Amino acid sequence: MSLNYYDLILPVVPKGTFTYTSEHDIPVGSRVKVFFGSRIEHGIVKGKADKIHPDISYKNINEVLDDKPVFPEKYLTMFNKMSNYYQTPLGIAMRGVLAKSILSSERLDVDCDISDKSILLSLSNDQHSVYASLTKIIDSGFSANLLHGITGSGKTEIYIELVKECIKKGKQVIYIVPEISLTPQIVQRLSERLGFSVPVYHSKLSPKRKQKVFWGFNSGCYPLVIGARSALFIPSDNIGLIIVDEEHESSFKQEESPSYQLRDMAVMYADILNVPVVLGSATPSVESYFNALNGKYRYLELNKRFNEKQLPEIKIIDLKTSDIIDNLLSVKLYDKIFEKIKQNEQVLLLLNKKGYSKHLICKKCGTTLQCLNCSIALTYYKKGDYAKCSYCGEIYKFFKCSECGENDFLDFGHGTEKAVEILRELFGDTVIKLDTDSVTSHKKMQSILNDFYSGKYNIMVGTQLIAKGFNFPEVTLVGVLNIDNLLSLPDFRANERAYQLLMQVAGRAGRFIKKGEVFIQTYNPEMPVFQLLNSDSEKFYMEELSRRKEHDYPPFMRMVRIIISDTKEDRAKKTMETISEKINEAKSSETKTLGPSPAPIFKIKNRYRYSFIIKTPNVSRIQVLGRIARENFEVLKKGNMQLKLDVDPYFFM
DNA sequence: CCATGAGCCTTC
DNA sequence: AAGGCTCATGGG
Ligand SMILES: [Zn+2]
Ligand SMILES: [Zn+2]
Repeated sequence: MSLNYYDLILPVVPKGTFTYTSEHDIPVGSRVKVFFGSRIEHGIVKGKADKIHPDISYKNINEVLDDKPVFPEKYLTMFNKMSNYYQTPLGIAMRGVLAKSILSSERLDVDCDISDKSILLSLSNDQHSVYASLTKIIDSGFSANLLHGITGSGKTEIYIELVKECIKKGKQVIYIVPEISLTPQIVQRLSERLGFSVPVYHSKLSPKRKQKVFWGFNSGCYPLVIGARSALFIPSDNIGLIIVDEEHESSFKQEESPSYQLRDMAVMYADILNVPVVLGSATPSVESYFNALNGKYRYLELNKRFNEKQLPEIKIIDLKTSDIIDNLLSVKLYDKIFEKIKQNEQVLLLLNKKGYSKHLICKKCGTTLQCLNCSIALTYYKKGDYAKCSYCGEIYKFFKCSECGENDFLDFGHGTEKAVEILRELFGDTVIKLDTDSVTSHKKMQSILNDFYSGKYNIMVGTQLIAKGFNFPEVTLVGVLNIDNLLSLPDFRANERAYQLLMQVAGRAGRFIKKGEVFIQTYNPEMPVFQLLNSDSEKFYMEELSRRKEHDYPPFMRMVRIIISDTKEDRAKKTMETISEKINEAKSSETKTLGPSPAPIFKIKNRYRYSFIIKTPNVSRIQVLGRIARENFEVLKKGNMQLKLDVDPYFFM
């Protein structure tokens, strides 16, 4: 028997593929076990090796795990495209997307307990015109569809109809939501409506649970899986529809390599599979809105027929000219809250900062307490009496001023913990807090929401978690305590994020019978975003798009951010300078660059960071310039210096 | 003479 | 990334 050479994708760092030999014929997409260096790794057969070097001694494939391949060819095509577009070697792409516990796991015969008859597939009687126009997309090849509709406009109902239609045609559905662990309601709702227990997939599941869902979906047994980003990467050769809910969520962008944008990957994958993808949001991303405008996506706006209630008018409170209580509440907002409590109605207050205070400032010399590993001010937590760095996670139990050694500090910049303290002094025990610090588990979250829902508390204060679409009929007032920190970020999406957050939180007020009111406190009432909150959303998108165009930002230009980081400051600087010179030499006139410059957060985890940004209208230039960066880095790198190539970046600090 | 540990090199 | 290798350092 002759020897076959196979290229394998292994979940290891150095490069894309490694070549191994086997006497057997192994189909592409099979999982194999091999010796790699001195350890054992599991990988995927990518294909027959195209070149064999005589001076490399190839190892034999140890074991083939599958009798039929787990990863379809189209899946591998998607994988290659991802690796190529995001400038990430296949190995890193693989380790970022497929759990090791899956790669090495025995294929399970999952009994998913679903009989065809028990699935509730009868379509809704509703004559909603969107149903008719949308269900046609199932089984008609690739299409990207943007569903723009506020909460309560029936978005989820449309997803359910599409899922049913797709299952009816014998195909499977992948349904992606951000932060599935925080929104178990949607799973319950889908399960009730479809008549089977819908499996959930995300990276925090136990390996056992993960394997069950993975193999259950892969075998075609589960007709639907709902999950976080990683659910998109469960392979199956029978996928008929991909849904991405809350498509505007910036958490769909993965920060670690491969730093892919899930929504964009979903569209790319659907295109490869030749199936429809549906993106839904009450406040679509500017990118998706633009794609809808230029015809790349089909645009479907859900008119507010489903609930006649209009959004309440959003009013701005200028903090510069207001009397302010405890540096937190304008007298005007205080009066409003007081009035609502007297009528036993409920209030939601948004403050986008966790902990007690944003900064600790030395009373003696005025120095801000900083993390020793990062150039970042420490957040103080009163409960537990410690300071914490939000970038490296380091906790400081005992701290003193780095300049004068004193340990007497003034807290500055309120977080939710302090806000609760102040509000309790003003309004009594009727205040409850909701942020990721108070939510340590599903159960805790559910109990906080239930307590508030049942009326045990009148005021809930929290971070953006409170904007996540929970419905509280008694909420008639929404207050935004401070949005200015979000708007002052050096980030071209700051405006968009603020708009989305404000619209989402405003949507929590007076959703039902009672009339709602929304107040936003700010020191910068003249900022354009505030003028657009009460207009038609179209106006916001058009203005934002023209601003983006004027400043050469996405979606008009592609962006790549290069970060060089190193424990030695001068080495990082020099390397970044050389690489940026090489790129500037090679770039065409339509390509624009920014930097190099020290990153806004100069030091993270003891690594000094230099940043360089490329903007180009031409997608193919990304690959070319990216390769220049990587090749030069390979030559220049010393010690533990790192290069990060972030294609379509969302993080600019 | 060997134990320890910091760089750096290789992984088909 | 991570194990392995090399070479410098240091105590007995
Ligand atoms: Zn001091
Ligand atoms: Zn830190």
